[in-house]
Amino acid sequence: MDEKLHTSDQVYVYIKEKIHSQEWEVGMKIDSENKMATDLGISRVSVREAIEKLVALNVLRKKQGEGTFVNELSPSLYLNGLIPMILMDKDNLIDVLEFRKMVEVDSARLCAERCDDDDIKLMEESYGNMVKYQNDSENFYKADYNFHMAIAKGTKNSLIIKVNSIMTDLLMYHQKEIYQHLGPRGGLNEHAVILNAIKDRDVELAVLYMRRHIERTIKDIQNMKK
Amino acid sequence: MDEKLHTSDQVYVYIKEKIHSQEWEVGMKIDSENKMATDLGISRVSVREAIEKLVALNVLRKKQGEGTFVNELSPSLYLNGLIPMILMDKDNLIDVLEFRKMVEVDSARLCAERCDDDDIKLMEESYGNMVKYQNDSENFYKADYNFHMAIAKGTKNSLIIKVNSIMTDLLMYHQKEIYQHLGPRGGLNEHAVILNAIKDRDVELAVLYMRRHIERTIKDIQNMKK
DNA sequence: TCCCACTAGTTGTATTACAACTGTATTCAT
DNA sequence: ATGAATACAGTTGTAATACAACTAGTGGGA
Repeated sequence: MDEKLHTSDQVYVYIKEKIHSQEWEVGMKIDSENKMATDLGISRVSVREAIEKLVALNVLRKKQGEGTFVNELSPSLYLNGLIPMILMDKDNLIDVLEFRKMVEVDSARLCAERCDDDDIKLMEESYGNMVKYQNDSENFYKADYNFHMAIAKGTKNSLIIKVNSIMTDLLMYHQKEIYQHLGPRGGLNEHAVILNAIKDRDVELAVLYMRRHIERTIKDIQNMKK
Repeated sequence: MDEKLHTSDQVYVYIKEKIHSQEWEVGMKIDSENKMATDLGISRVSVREAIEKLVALNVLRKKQGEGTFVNELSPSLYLNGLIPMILMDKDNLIDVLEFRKMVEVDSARLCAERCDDDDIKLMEESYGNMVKYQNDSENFYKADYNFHMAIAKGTKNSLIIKVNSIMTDLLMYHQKEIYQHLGPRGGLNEHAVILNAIKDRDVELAVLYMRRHIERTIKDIQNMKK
């Protein structure tokens, strides 16, 4: 139970507290490395290491000669640079897909309950693009992505939105592969019925169609993997 | 356009390449900071900064006096990156609770379908501790935590397990005092029926009881906030 | 008014030194 | 010979100092 906290870890917590308490708000320049070092009575090295970690996590942003700033946190930025390192074996992929199913199905439910006209407009737009780009897998994929993100947005739950986007990024590599092999196919109609159910505020149908859609996707991927 | 790469960033790429090319495999000890510094003809500071970043991203793991090692990269570890982002965002507690409900309810479903005898043993153990420590809120909370973690474990999905623990950490960070104020109370019976449903492999009942349990918890927390 | 050099402040890198810790080899007492 | 204490070499952690690289702003001169 004796958690040994190194100096740099203490600074890490220190900065995190400052940001969390909104003393240092988004976009604001934080104390200089020298100031923190003297304030906390430690060396600049330790301060730098803590900052370096937070930069890696996209919480902070540094500019040489200028200072260090608090980032706004967008999940997509968050993952950049790491994706090439992911080596997902099949087991892990299934875990991700299963988890995605949970999130997406519940997203459909909440979205049907709460989404506003703007959200529906986004979904319709994305669906329109899917129709338009049936033979352009690159743009089709983008439209598909936007469709699901619009649903996530309709849940009005910030966590769901973030998790959704992370899941998508995680699956991106495989997804591209998939579209190249499978093409748009039956996906179009599945999206249409989901969209209609949400527009009708029919929660049960939205859930049902989304479940089928994801389950079909999962099946396709699993078949492809063989 | 011309990305200006600092020395530490070059080391960052250097290490990443070594790992990606499997020259440094999972679990292996990588070169010491001094060796890399002399090899690359740069200062140890720059090497450390790169390593620090990769540690923050859970790619590397350091042990003082021993060395630096390559971590396994599973999607669940990957989600660790979510924590600082969520903590620093001005998320509202409701979003977290709602998301937790989604995850926990589906966990109950999957657990009832898949858990083995060891998982059930863990749940029974935790439940036994909850009974035992009804008047010791500290230990009661631990037992409660273990009960829910055992269910997550029973899903056999690494992502669910990780997300579950993250949710718990998040709630603790925000509302450490909640559980002390609420005390054991009615939670005992709710856990009992969930446990029995899972043991009976009654998926529908497990889902139903878990949903009620979480919804009651959320209500309690919301009432407390007033 | 515009331009340019200067300056103070900040991050980036290097160097050196030592502290804290770990695993292994060595030594010493039994 | 054996086991325990010790010493040692290697590694990460922290500190102090110095200077390089860069930025925004200042102020003076044309």
